[in-house]
Amino acid sequence: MKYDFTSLENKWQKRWEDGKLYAAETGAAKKKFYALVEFPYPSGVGLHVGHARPYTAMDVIARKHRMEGENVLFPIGYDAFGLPTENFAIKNHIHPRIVTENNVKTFRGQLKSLGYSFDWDREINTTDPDYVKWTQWIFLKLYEHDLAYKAKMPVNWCTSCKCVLANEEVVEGVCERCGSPVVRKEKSQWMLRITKYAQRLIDDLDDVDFIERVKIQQKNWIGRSTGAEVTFHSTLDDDIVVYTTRPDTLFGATYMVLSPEHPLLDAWMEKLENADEVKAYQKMAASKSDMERTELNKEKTGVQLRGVQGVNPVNGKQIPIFISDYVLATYGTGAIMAVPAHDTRDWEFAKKFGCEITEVVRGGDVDKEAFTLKDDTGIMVNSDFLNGLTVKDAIPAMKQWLTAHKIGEEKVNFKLRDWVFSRQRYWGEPIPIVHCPTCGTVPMDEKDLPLLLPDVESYEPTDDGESPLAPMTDWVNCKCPKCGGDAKRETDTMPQWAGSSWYFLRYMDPHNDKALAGKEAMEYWSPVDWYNGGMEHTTLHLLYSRFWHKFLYDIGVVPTKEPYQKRTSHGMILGEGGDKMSKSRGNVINPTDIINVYGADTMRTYITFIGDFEKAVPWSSNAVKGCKRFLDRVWNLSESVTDHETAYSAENESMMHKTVKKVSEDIDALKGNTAIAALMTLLNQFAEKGCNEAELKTFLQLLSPFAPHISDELWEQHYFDGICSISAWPQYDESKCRDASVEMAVQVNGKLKGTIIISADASDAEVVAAATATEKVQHAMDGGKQVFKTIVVKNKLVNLIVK
RNA sequence: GCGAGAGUGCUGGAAUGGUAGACAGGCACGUUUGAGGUGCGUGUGUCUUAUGGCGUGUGGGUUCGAGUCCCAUCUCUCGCACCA
Repeated sequence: MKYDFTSLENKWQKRWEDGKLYAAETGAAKKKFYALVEFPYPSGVGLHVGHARPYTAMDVIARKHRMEGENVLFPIGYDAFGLPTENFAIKNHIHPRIVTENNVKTFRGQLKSLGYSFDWDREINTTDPDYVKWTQWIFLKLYEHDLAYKAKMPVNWCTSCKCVLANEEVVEGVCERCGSPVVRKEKSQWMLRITKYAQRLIDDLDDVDFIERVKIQQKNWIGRSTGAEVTFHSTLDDDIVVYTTRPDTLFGATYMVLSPEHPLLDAWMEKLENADEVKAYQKMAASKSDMERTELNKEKTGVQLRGVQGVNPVNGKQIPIFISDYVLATYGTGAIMAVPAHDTRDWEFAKKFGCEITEVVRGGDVDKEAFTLKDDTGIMVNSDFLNGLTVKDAIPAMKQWLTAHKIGEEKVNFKLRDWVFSRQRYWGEPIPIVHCPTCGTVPMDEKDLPLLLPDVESYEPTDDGESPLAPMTDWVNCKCPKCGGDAKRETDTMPQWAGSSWYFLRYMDPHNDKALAGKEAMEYWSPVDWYNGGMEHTTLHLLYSRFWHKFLYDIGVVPTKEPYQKRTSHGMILGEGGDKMSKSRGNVINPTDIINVYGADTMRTYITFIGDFEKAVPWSSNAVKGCKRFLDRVWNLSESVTDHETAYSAENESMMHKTVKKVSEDIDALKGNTAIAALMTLLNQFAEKGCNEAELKTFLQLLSPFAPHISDELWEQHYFDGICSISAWPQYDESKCRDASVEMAVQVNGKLKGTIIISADASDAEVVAAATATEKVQHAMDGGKQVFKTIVVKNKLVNLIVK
C-alpha cells in the first residue's frame, strides 16, 4: 500500500473528533493536566508556521500526558476583538463580526488539519456575547473595588490607529502594532490600578516555574527601586519633594530639575522673571513625540527658573532650579535633586549649563566624567557627618538622619504605570459604565450584561480622539441605572488584552451561564499546569492576566494566587534566508501548503525537529523533505514487519529501552528535536538489524505524539489493540538500557589513542589491562615510559597517565 | 548605557566535566531505472609522509581530562532605555 497521507489524515481526524477521543472530563479521578497555548488572533491571512511551532510542541506534551493516563485539558479558542479585523472591515465594508466569523472558520479548519488534540467542545471566542458578558462583569468588579478609575492624563496616542495605547504597547516611541509615531495627548481615560499589585507581581514569581528570562523581564518591567523622598524648601516658600535612590549623595546635590509638566510651575509662573522662556520650553516639550524625545536624548535641554532657588536641606545652600524633559513627570515625584558628580545625566546637564560639580564619593575624576556607583565601597567626602563612611553605610545613616529631621523618608518606587484601559475604537468590549448628570459615573447592573455593540454600518475612527460609538445616539442615550433619569453610555471600548486576561478560566467551564466558570471546575483544573507562549507577551498579556487573576483571587472568585504554574517560551520561525518572515519579503510559509504537499505528520515532525525550541531558527524547505523521507521509511518498515512477536529481540532490546527513556525525557524537557533524532536512530537500527512487531508497536507509540495520524493508521494495520494515540505510554527498564559489551575510549595523558570493546562488567583493572595492551598505547610508551596513574570512567573511558 | 542569551562543519543542530560534530539537510561518487525523480550504498572538520598533529569566536586559568567550569576580551541576537 502507498503512504497516502491526505486520505489517512482526514480519516483519523474525523475519527478523533467523532469519538471525542481527546475530550477532557471535569472532576475525573485521574490526575489532571492542563496544557495551554496562547489562543490565536484570527487574522485574515490565516494560520502561520509561527503558530504551528508552539502548538505542535504543546500538542506533543498533551498527547504524551494523555497516554500516561492523565486527564488532559488542552483547549483552543480565538482572541477575536482587535484592530486588524476592524480595519479590514472598514476597508471592505463588511461588518467585523462577519470578518471574524470567516477568519475563525479558516483558522479552525487549519488547526484541525494539523491534527492537534484539542477538546473542540470547549472552543471559545472572546467576541461571543456569552464571553463578553463575563469580561464586562470582571470590569464591574474591578470598578467596585476601586481598581478601575477614570483620569485625565497625558496618554500615548497612535497617530495612525487614532487610538490610545498602553505603555506596554509603545515600542521605541512608535506604535507596537503599526509602527506609526506615538504622540502625547491629554485625555480622560479609563485606567486599571495594576500598580497596586506591583509588589505581589514580583514576589509571587518565586512560587511559579517560569523560565528565568520571563521572570527577569517581568521584574525589570515592574522596575522596583528603593530610595528616599526628600523635601527641599524653596525661596518661594513652596516645598519640592524629590525622589532619589542615592540619599547618601545629598551633599553633592548642586541644583534641582523639575519635569516640564510639574504642577508647581503653574503656581510659580507669575513670579518667575523668565516666564515666557519657561512657557516656551513647556510647549516645546509637550509637542515632542516619544520618538523625538528618544532621539534627542543625547543632547540635554532645559531652562533655569529665574527668581526662585531651592535649598539643600542638609547644608542650607541655595541651589538653582531648572526644568528639563530628561526628568519624567510620571516617575517618582517628577522632580529630582541633581548630583552631577555621580550621575551621568546630571553630569552632562551640569557641563552644558555650567552648574557646580561637587564630589562626595572618592574614587573617580568628576571633572572628566560622572563617577557612578559600581559597588558600595566608595568613601564619602565633602559630606559633613557622612565623611569617612562607605556608601553602604552612608545610605542608612542618611536615611536615619532624614527621618529624624522629618525632611525625608524611605520610599519604594516602581517603573510600572497604571494600565490605560480604554480605546477609541469600535471592535472591542464596550465598557459597562453610564454617565449620569445627577449621579455621575454609574456602573451598569450585572443583570443587564452583556452590553453589546450597536449593529451599525459605519464605525470609522474619528480624528478628534472620540470613540466611533460617540455619535451613535440611539445607543449612547440610556437611563441611569441608579436614578432612572436620562444618561449617556461610556463610549470607549476595552483593549484587546481584556478578553485574553482570563480566557484560560473559561476553558475550564466554557458553557456556564451563571459564572465566568463554576467553582468546582476551577478547583479541579486550576492552575494551568503548563503554559507556552511568545516572549513578546511577557510584559503584556502575561503580566495583565496575572494581575486580573490576583484580583479575582482576592475577591474569592478563583482558587489560586497565580494562574499559571509553568511558563515556557518558543523561538521564532524565520524565513529561509534567516530574515523575519513577512509578506513584504515574500518569504512567508503557509502551513496549509506544506500539509498539502507533505502531510500534517511531516509538518509536525519537521517543526519539532527544526532546532532548539527556545531559539529562533530559519525554515528549510529541504529539511522538510528529510522528515517526509523519515515517515516514508516508517511506512515501508511497517509493511515489511509480518511476524507476531510480543517481546523485543535480543539484538534490539537495549536500544528499545534506551530510546523509550530518551524520548520520554526529551518530551518533558521540550527537546522534541533530539527525541525525533533518537527515533531516526532507532529506525536506522531497524533497517540494519530488523524489527519485530513488538518493537514496531513501541516505536509507533513513541512516534505518536509527533506524528499521530501515521501512527494510528499503522497501529490499526497491524491489528494492535485500541487506538495508538490513546494507548498506554511504553515503559523502560533502567537495567536493560545497558549493552553487554561497551566501547570505551582509551586516552594517554588525556589524548585519545583509540577505543577498546570490553564487557560492561569489566573491573577497572581489566579495563586498564586491555587498554595497556593495545598497540597504540604500547607505541605511546616507547622509550621505557611507565604508567603511574590511571583514571577509569565506567563504560566510558580510560585515561593512562604515562611518564 | 543597563539586563538576558548565544558564538561548534557548507547548513539546521547534538554532546550529566569524559571518544566533539549524534540526527538531519546539502554535496560527491556508486547503484537501481529507458530517462527524470524515488529508493539503496559509500564518503564528507582540517593539516599531513603519518601508527602524527591541529580543531567548538579570541587570550589566559583550573583539571588526569574543558565546547562545557573560572577570569578577561571580541562579535551577534533579544528585551529595556533620560526610571533619578
